[in-house]
Amino acid sequence: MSADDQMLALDNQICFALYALNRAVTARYRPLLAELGLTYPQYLVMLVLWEHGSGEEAARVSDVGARLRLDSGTLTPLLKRLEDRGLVIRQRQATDERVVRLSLTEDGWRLREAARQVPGQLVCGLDVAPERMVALRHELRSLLEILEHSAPNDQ
Amino acid sequence: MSADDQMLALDNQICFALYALNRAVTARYRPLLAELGLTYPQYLVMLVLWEHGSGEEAARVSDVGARLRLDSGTLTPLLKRLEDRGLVIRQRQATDERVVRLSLTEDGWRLREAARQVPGQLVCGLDVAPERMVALRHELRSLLEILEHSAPNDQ
DNA sequence: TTCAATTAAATTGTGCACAATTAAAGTTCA
DNA sequence: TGAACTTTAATTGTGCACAATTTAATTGAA
Repeated sequence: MSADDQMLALDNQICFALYALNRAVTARYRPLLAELGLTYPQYLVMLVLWEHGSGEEAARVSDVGARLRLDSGTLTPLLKRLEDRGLVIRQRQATDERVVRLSLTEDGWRLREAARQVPGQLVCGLDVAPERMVALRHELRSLLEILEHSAPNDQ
Repeated sequence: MSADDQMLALDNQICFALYALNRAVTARYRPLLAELGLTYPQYLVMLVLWEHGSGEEAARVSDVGARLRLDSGTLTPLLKRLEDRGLVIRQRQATDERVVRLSLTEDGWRLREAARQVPGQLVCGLDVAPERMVALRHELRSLLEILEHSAPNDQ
């Protein structure tokens, strides 16, 4: 087998390892989040909104987008679904009608209490040392940093 | 900030690091694969088919699914698109009409030559030591193994 | 001031993922 | 045999991702 053949072997693709693990982790979350009535991307949006203050400086759609690296094409319909579920309120900002501010309803805040269980439930029953998870998380974030701050292609 | 609050912080979610990096890596591949006329999942399917023998023991849809952890709901339309592009041939197996065998056309094999460039192009221009990538790949695969061989939930 | 640029979100269209169901072919065993 | 079960893909329906375009509001210069 040539060097190029080896490069094309599925098992040698870091991209595949990342792709497969990401989907496996998402699948682990799915039943836990289903109890909250959330999908995985909806959960990530809620994490952002729970962190972000409400009121005057409530998160804009673009704030959530910057945090999660998602655009309005993904977020607009997702946020409408969260609004339909009564978790989120979307309202145009009076002083700049282009901006949509996102605030949480009572139910939106209440859901956070139930969500507190999720990270613990996910890790437990999984025979992996916490330090190992932390180390991986740091490595993933470090590589994300590099990818986002280097030229989009080979030169 | 409580311990639970910290657990819910986006930056502490390994799931988010994985999700964001996976999409960033996919985005890196996109322009390279666009030159081949492939999407990222299509590229992964082609990697499997290039590895798998043609002829009598050509890959079945379920073989590709087992390798990539994808079901027929995802693969059937994707494979039809590859067939429309003239890269793949789907045919029912005569001895067992339930099975669909996947073989590559001339163009499907020819595309492999162009694809040889991809892994190299991706890594170059990215200031990350190869050993670091290999280490991460091993860690990701190890965790995938653990996830796939442990109970689906907290018990 | 007014008109060209910019900005923010929404819309449109394509292609995954995945749950759930269906359809058809093959197997097993009373 | 033939009825129950299993296996394999395909289908249906929902919800992301993301490119490309559109709409509307705001800003910035000549």
